[in-house]
Amino acid sequence: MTSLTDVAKRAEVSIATVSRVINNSDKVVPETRRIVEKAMEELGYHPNRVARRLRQRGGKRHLLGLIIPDIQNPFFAELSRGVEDVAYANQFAVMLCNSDENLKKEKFYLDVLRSESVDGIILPPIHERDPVVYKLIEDGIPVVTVDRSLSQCTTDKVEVDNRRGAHEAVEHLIKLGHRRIGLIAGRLNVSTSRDRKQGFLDALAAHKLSASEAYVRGGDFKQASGRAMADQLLDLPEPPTAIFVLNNLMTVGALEAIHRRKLRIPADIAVIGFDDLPWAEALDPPLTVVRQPAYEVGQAAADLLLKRLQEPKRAATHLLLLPKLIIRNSC
Amino acid sequence: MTSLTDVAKRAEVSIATVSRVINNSDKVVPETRRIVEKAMEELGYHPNRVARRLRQRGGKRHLLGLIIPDIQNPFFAELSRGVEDVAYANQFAVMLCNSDENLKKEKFYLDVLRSESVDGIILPPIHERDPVVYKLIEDGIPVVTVDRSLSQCTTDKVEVDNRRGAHEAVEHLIKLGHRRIGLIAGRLNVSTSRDRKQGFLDALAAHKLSASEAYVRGGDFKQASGRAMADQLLDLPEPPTAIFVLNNLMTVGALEAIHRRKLRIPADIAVIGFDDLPWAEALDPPLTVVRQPAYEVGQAAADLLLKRLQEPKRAATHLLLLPKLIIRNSC
DNA sequence: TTGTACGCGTTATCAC
DNA sequence: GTGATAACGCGTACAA
Repeated sequence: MTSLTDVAKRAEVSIATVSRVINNSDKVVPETRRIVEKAMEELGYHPNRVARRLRQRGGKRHLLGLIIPDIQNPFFAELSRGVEDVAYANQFAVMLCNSDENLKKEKFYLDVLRSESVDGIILPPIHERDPVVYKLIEDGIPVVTVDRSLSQCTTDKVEVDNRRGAHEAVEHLIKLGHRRIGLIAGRLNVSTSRDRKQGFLDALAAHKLSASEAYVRGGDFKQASGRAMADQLLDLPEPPTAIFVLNNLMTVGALEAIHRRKLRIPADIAVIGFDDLPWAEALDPPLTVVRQPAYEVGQAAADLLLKRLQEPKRAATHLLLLPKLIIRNSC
Repeated sequence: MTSLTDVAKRAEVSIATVSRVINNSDKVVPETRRIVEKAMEELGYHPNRVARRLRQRGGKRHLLGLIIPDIQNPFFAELSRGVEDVAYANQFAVMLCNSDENLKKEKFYLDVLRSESVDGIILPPIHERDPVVYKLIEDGIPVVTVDRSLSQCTTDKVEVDNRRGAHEAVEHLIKLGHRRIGLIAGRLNVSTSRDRKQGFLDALAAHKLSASEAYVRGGDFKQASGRAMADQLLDLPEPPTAIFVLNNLMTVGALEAIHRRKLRIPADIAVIGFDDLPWAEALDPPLTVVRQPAYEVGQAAADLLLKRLQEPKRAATHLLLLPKLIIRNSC
């Protein structure tokens, strides 16, 4: 690996000058710059990012951290592409970690990211009082939370209006004539799940419908629980005529349960899922969903983080992106 | 951030001793070790990975690079989880990059990984003579190729028996009585695409069937092309009775085309896709696929890479994992 | 067994 | 404008 020293020798200048050229310092005369650039070119020189980060102060290290529950969840895959594309456009690299909603893993990766001297970290907190995340903020590391809320949030954040998205979906079902609507929710200690459930309740209330406890089931945002909860709902003496599922993975599970019973969608049972899926159009029938702008969430988060690096003192920005009801044929 | 020096002061030893404790050197008396560990504990000390990598020689830097075309492709998402889980179990971090099959992007990220001093890199070459990858190998950076082949491969590699997988799938279709079988292939300059196509041809030949050119279409492994190619096939005066699609994304596209025409699967048209999908079971009808063990590919690649770091001189290992035909109801 | 001192490849602070 | 030189935090010969 060639280093600053090699370039300096070849260009017959000091390493300080080479460093200035790399960092676009204006205090270098064009002629010198040309010579140095030529030398770098000839040697195929690339600055060593590791040495650079060791010396450089925060905000200029060109490395972001991103911790998500699971990259196999299409929502987070899309979100992470949003982050990465913005990072790439700004010559930043991103270190991606999967926490599996596991606090121990989150802690491990957070320690890795700190000790890698990342400029900042983007993450959905595992829950709203995640102590590790608070520690991070306390220590002055730029954090942008996405998707989920912290109970006391002083950082930049990007979220989606979950309550409204759910409200619209349920309203749509009601307008279609459904009166018995089943809900498959997620863990209630994460804000998104609560907000979506609240949107569901709001919509029912707005139409003077009561929410029977029997129709509200709690899953864990994973596929298996979607299937199990759907089975429970369909086994009811008076089963719902429509089911609203609060995330993508559980929706897949619910569809499994429905197909297994040879029920027809939407004739026997209508379905709306939270989160769009790349293959929603390829389902039979195409699935009606509340689409979250996951890619845009990632983009916005990365933008916000980069802005903060430029301007550490700026006030925290709270972004609330709008979800969109995409009506296809499953209800 | 606390450093070696802080710990050394608190424990009243030299930084060398602290360093030895961290690196489990045996040349430190138990009593001293205890004292140092106590000091580290009290200060909440974590070694600085950046400084460490700057000093440490290859193989002990606890960082792997992984470059894939697109994390939104479920195959690569699963593969990357395989890599990451092995890495995590060995206290390694992974730097994940999306190349979008773009040589320029691949080059950019490869430069990043080099200059981040990763211990080694796992990647599917964009094509079989990828010059950037050859350069990497030449420079002595441990590389493990996955999924796709290099034309001259001297490195560790993990692949799937694509030819065999395709053969089995087509054989299954033939046994079901299909005689006009359409194929939606991918870019023929990647080995997987060629191998799968060859498996298709093998199966036909084995049953003395001829492969009509009209039934063989070339896509680009993306969703839109799957749909377009399916449309072409279905528009034929004598359309195929079955379609075999050579990757997951194109399969989704093909399903779109089929549903749009209100064709019934498998009555009107049978479908088999290469690559399993997490939601294959939730489709109606559940999709028959050739499942690649993507997670295992990732695991094996990471294992191989870690082994090589331990033992740089070992002979290159070539792993060929078996795909599995999973028969559901789409044919 | 432990400590001292150097170097890894940079950036930044001084002089000149 | 440019050049020495001191950090950054760590690993490791070499000395003690």
